[in-house]
Amino acid sequence: MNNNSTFKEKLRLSGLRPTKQRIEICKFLFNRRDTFHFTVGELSKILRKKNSEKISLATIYNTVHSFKKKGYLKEISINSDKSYFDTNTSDHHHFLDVNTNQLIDLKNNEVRKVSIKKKIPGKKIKSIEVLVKIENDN
Amino acid sequence: MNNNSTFKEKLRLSGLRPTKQRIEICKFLFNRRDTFHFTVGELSKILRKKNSEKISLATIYNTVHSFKKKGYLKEISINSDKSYFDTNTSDHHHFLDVNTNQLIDLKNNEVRKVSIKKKIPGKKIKSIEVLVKIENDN
DNA sequence: ACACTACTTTAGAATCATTATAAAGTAAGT
DNA sequence: ACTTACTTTATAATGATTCTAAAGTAGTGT
Ligand SMILES: [Mn+2]
Ligand SMILES: [Mn+2]
Ligand SMILES: [Zn+2]
Ligand SMILES: [Zn+2]
Repeated sequence: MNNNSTFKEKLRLSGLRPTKQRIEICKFLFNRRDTFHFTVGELSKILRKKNSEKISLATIYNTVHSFKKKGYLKEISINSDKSYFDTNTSDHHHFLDVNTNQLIDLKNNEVRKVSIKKKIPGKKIKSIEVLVKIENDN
Repeated sequence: MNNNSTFKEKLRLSGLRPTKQRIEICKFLFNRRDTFHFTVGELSKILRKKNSEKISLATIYNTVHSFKKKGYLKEISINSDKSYFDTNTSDHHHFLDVNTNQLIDLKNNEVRKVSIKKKIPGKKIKSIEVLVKIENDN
């Protein structure tokens, strides 16, 4: 279980000053077992309710981008309306429920290994991601 | 090879009036052998150069969305900055060159069948799409 | 404890893709 | 030709994201 002081340490080790805003965001994002998928707007609303002192939207954008750059968050493009972020930074796949717009992680062992038969000269594969759109079964 | 009158017919059959704007857009988008991936902004610029009389950006948005609704175009989300459209409306996969931001089609037989082992109760699979990010090989 | 500096937060403005509005134009049916 | 519903268009509005620049703070050294 992570507490304030371990987050402080981790932030410092990443070259990020442990401000109270960043620590709050860390506590919310990283003290969880399951993956969390979110937009910056959603995160902002949730933190607004949860916390006494508000964190400005600009700071949440800054922080989320810093965390992404440091490799603690991953950006996911499922919809061009807004950007989603993912606390699961490993290479993994997703269900997207088109009725609720909710993302669900698919562990790598829940998808048979994807093998690509085509090669592009001068290019190498960086990542392979599967998006499975699901809908109500009726 | 499609010409103006076949597009007129196809538009009418789809319940869309064959206006000169729609016919121009059809001629540009659908008279081609290979898949074309584009954003509305790009399409607008290209048509501006190609054509004598300009088509307003609003019309291009309207038309692209109509064509999508009728199933003649597919929307692809690879980047939350802007939306991409695809003249290949079949279920298929993509390479995304992260250096150039270019999309390349992967035919279904170029990707070994993706099999999903996990089921979500009450939901059924609508589509399965693979995005393979590639980068310069050096 | 104090001072200094670089980093951070913040409100508000700017940007940019996309969508909405509503007036003028046009296709199709009578 | 007349009518009507559909379409195009300029323009404004929206909304997510980024930028700006001023005020605040963490880390460092004295
Ligand atoms: Mn969309
Ligand atoms: Mn992006
Ligand atoms: Zn995920
Ligand atoms: Zn394609």
